[in-house]
Amino acid sequence: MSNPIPKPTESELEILQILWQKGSATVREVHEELSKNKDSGYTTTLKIMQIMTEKTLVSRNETNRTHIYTAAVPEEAMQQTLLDRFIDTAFRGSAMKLVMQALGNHETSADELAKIQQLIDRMHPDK
Amino acid sequence: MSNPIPKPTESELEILQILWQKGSATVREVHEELSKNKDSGYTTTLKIMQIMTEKTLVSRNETNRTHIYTAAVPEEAMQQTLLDRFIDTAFRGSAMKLVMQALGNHETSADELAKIQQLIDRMHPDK
DNA sequence: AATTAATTACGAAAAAAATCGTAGGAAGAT
DNA sequence: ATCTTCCTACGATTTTTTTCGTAATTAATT
Repeated sequence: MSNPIPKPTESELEILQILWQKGSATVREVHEELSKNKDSGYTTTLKIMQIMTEKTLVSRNETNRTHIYTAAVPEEAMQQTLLDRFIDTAFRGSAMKLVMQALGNHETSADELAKIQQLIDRMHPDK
Repeated sequence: MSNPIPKPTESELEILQILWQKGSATVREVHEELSKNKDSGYTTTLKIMQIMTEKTLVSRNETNRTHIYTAAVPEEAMQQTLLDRFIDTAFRGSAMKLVMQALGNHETSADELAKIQQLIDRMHPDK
């Protein structure tokens, strides 16, 4: 079986976001990005990324002195895991409630609605 | 303005779930319920609920010795808050991605799909 | 009335997560 | 060659969250 995805903390998730977005990045790059929203020191970011390496949330290329990090888990897989847990803890297991609330309270373009429409059509048992 | 909803920790959220479900409950009742899934002591539950009182996540009736607790925040309001944050941290702000993934990976009954359909119809700009 | 059980308050310990400082080198600049 | 800058490693501190033990008090039981 595939090993279970290790649960990231809040900070770790923030870093994963950046890695997914950039594909791969150095600690410096990640830290620069993080600094836009919070302000903690460079070594803090470094430390967390080292821990993430141990947890195998990321992998890194160490051939050069400046390591290059990459997320070890695909974004979609992680999202699915987090989503499942979230539905469970925040919506008592009702994915439907969550969807309704998400749809109801966010700007949704006609285009996006069409995509959902498609998805529904594809899922619809009969009719 | 309305005061911001205080952010609950994981444990606090578990307790809120129970309170929302039961309407109101004593520490004992909450603890009994929690014990089904985890096993920590009674005073642990008590302590957390006391902290929640300070944070105004719950309120309690103290007229009797055995206090009766109630969630101070409506479930829907909290869900909205949590959902917003979750979309932000896990889905980089894309509610649509979340909805697609939630719809795609959970059993969805024709009935539920119809409800979403309705919602979409109601939202659809024109057409 | 005396004992037992249940409840709250509260401090403190334990565990988990985030933050930082410093040391040791490597790379780059002067 | 020396100095400065940048990087990693790593331990230690701080902060947050969870957990528990004990004391005081009220209610229930015998």
